[in-house]
Amino acid sequence: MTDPQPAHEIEAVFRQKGIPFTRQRRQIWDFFAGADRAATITEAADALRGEGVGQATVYRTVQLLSDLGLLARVQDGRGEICFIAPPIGHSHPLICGVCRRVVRFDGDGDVAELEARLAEATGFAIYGHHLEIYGICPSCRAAKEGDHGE
Amino acid sequence: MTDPQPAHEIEAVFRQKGIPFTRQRRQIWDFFAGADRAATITEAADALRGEGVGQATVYRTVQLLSDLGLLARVQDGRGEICFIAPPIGHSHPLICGVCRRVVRFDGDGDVAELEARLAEATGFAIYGHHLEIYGICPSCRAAKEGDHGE
DNA sequence: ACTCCAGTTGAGAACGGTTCTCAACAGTGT
DNA sequence: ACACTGTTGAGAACCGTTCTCAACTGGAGT
Repeated sequence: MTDPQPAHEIEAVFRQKGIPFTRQRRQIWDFFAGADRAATITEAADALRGEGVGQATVYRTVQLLSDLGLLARVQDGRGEICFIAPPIGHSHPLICGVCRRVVRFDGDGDVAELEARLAEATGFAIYGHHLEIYGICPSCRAAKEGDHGE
Repeated sequence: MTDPQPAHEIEAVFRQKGIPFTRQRRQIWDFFAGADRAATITEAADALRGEGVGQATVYRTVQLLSDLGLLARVQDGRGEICFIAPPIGHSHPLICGVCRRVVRFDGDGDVAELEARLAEATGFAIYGHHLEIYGICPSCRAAKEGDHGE
């Protein structure tokens, strides 16, 4: 539905802010953008270790990308912290609890109404929300049935 | 709106499953149930250290309470992992980003419709969701204005 | 009451993910 | 070529979490 931003668009975001878009940052971005599943920082560091990217750099860059709003933090089925790209345009993730594949959707219309009701009822000044939906994707469902028909 | 379960109701849940409800478990439950804000495990361990509860026990008990569905894990405004009680009856938290005060609400009606649409559109078998809303509570808003009128 | 026993607890060690330190390096402008 | 600013990588340090194991607790049976 929403495809990852190609690296050159991300580069534009960096340039616009005067932040260097280095080789390592590109590699880290490509790792997350190229995966269609949520990935942990550890997985990124492991994958990029052989390609001359240190783990400190992976941590720093993931932090940086998150701050820029180019990477979103989510939890997988077991509560592990993962990251996905791109969250641009404020969509929400539907995450497969088995393979961590992510489908993004726009659910803001539904939440906005709820938020308005809550703001009125509680007096809170609402500034954000976090919505994730968990399911099992079609291919994992198929695999599961073929496996042991649970 | 929803008040914390008194300890004797929690004890009933434990007894029903044949799990001992020890002094330490009661103290840890009381800590979270007595707070109207989300609290971290570290905070609980610090608070209970002087009362003869070891930190390993705090970790184990929070895990246990979470498994029993008596404690819910949320994130505060800075992404820190906190816990709140009680999530019973599947409500969602509205969290103050400043003081971490939590107001619970039932937003399942809104999410259920969205989930149905998603299930149809994607073929996922949806089994759960995670919804948190962030705001600033009335008293923190007041304090902020009195402070420096930002 | 006494004993037995399974489960729980606490202190401290161990572990592992994250952050910090600092010297080497890369990129940009002069 | 040079200086300057910010980035990088290796490894140490840090700190939250889990593990280990001996002591303890509470309940069941005698």
